[in-house]
Amino acid sequence: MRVSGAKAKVDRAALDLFAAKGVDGVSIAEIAAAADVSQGALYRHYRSKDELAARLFSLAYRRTGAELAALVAARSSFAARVGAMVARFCALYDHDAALFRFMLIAQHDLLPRDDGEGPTPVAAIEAAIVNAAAHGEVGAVDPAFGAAAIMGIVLQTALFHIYGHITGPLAPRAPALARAAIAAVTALDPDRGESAG
Amino acid sequence: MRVSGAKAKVDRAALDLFAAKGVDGVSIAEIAAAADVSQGALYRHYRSKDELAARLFSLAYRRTGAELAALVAARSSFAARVGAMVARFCALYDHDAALFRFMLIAQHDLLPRDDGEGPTPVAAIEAAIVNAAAHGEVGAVDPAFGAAAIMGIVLQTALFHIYGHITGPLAPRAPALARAAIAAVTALDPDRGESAG
Amino acid sequence: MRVSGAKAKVDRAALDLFAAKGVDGVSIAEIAAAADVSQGALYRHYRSKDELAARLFSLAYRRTGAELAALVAARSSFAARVGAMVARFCALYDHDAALFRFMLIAQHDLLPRDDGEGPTPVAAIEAAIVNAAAHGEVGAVDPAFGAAAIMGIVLQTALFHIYGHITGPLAPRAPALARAAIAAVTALDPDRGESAG
Amino acid sequence: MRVSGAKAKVDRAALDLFAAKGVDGVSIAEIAAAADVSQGALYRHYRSKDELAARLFSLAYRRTGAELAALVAARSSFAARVGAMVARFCALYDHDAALFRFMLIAQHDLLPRDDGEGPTPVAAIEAAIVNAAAHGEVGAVDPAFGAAAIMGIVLQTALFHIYGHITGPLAPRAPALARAAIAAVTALDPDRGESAG
DNA sequence: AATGAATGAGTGTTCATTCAT
DNA sequence: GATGAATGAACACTCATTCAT
Repeated sequence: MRVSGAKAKVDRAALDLFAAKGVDGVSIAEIAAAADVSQGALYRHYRSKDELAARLFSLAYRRTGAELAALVAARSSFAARVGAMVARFCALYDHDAALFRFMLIAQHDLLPRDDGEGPTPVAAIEAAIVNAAAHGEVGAVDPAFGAAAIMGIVLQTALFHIYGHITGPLAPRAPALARAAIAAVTALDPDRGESAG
Repeated sequence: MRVSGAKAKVDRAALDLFAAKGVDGVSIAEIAAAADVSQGALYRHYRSKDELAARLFSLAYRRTGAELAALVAARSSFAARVGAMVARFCALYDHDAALFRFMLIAQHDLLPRDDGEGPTPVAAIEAAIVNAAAHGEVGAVDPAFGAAAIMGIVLQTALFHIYGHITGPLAPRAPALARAAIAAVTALDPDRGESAG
Repeated sequence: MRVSGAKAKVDRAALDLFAAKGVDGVSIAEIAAAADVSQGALYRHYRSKDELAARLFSLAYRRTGAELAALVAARSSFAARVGAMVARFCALYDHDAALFRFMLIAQHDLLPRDDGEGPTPVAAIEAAIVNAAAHGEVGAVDPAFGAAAIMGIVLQTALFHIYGHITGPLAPRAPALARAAIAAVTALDPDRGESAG
Repeated sequence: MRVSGAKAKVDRAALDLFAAKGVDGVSIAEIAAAADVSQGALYRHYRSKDELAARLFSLAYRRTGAELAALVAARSSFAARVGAMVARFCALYDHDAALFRFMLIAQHDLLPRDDGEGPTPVAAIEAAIVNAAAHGEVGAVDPAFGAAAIMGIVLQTALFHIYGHITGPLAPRAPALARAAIAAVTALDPDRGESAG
């Protein structure tokens, strides 16, 4: 059980440093020092720095996916599902900005290599859209585009917060963001476009 | 004339490589080889690899901002402005995916250091929102949140395309994305939230 | 115990090479090869090549200063003190010409940056002169000029030896050099100048 | 005649920079910029940076030697000769400290490679000592040790001035330094040592 | 004759990884 | 099992020198 203590310390230190300076901007020596373990000890838990980064990313990414999937399963309307997911994103950001920032900046490198198990956030959101379309809550929206709209609204807002362009906790903004997300998905419906033309 | 040729070759090679592997994942040797110039020649045009990356980013970022600002100035309604900006983003992506990808993945490192001149894309979009609010086209929306929604919808869609989750040119999708963007901004209006409550 | 072995090997190799070719004329690769350690290992003991050179210099310089100060403290007459110091310089040169040569050729770069602790050779010699003047052993000689005369006589002799203009061990020459040093300091006395005019 | 103007500018700039930062610490680009000529132009006058440094050194070294030889030839007593030489050194230092400093710091590298023509400073001083010994003005002093004493007293004083340990012009100090130099050479006489024992 | 862009070998330094203790 | 010294292959960058213009 001491081992997992060391592993937890390494994980936390690595995540914070990766979030602050990017994976390439952090050395193994820094991580070991921040975690207060030896450099060699790090290799008892991960085969390489690459594996450390990839595992941290997949873990966070898939756990977020699982949480979203659970939220979707526990609700029955599209509005409630999107509201809950957006609120979850905002709470996650407020609670652990470093984790959020790590996922955002590391995705370009690590998403293509993600080999974790369980649903991804994208899959969970798309499932909600597919279900909504089947029940007539939204039109025949391409799920990928719908998920992009929902995630984009939330994540770009978080990015603006990271860059200091937006301040204060995001949780109070969740309802407005959820409304925007639902409206965006609804507006993606091609039938809407024709009627608007 | 040979001089500008060398610089142009370096810029193109660097941008493509940065887009593919990230700034930290590319060595000066790789850039020089891809541009078919010596490593030393690179330092005649840029003082360091950092400056090369920063200049490429600022140039692309500010040029995009200037284009968006011009589109906004040439149109009078919020819908037309958002439509034109979204179409511009899609055309830019279709035309030079590497440039787009570079901006997306390098922003985390380079946006905080951006010291270019001229309007940023964010500023151009926010100006359109402020104007729309003043003319009653949308409610009292916080411009930063509105800009985040518009950019998020477009950029996350582009990201999905980069990751292969979405395929085909984005230009035909521009009208639907613009509808979604406008709907999202409209829905951010706090008055909408209360009436819905 | 292996650690100090590596450091000692690096120090010895660096000093010999610096003495032979100057600090700028020696590469880290050369030092590492001569010390039979890897280049990286060098950076475990010194943060940079500059620090290596500066530390070697300050160490040797201040140790020499401490030795001279001890010699001065253990003797009571100016003649005995100068004799002991000159003999010490000659013995140091005979015993480790590389160390001596390193101090002589590196002083231009490294003396201005010396931040070591303890007395400098110059301070020790000047103290002896000040004391001699107070006891009437020499006239009112400016200690800095007196120290320059003593050091100059000894060090220039060593330089001539380095350049091959003088051969054989210096230790047998110490008494004559000491006589010359004492005579020079005595002759610096301004009162001597007037009476001689 | 334009050429020699460029050459003179290069020589002056190189000498000043070499004096301030050492030969290895100055780049060809710096010299060319300081001399306001192109880098390529420099190679019209010197085949390499090494040759530039060596030629500057030999020129200054041999010219100083010729000056000292002329001073010696124009005087008949040892005291007058040493007095004139010491005064010449002091005047040279006061008039062109950079040239003096260049000779002092570059000698370790460049003296061994000196292939100039004409008498060296050392030869001039030694000639004066040999002559003085032949005329009974000093005892049977080894000329090399005598020259080392004379040069050491003057040069170490100049070094102290360079390091800021001594201030003000050296010319007024010349008489005292000359007295010290003569006294030192006189005291080197082995017969003196025996009588003192 | 003069330029200054281009070269490419060499520099000091970093760092993920290994392994003797 | 844990350490941290040692490795050596990169890395970004410099610079004396060359040569097309």
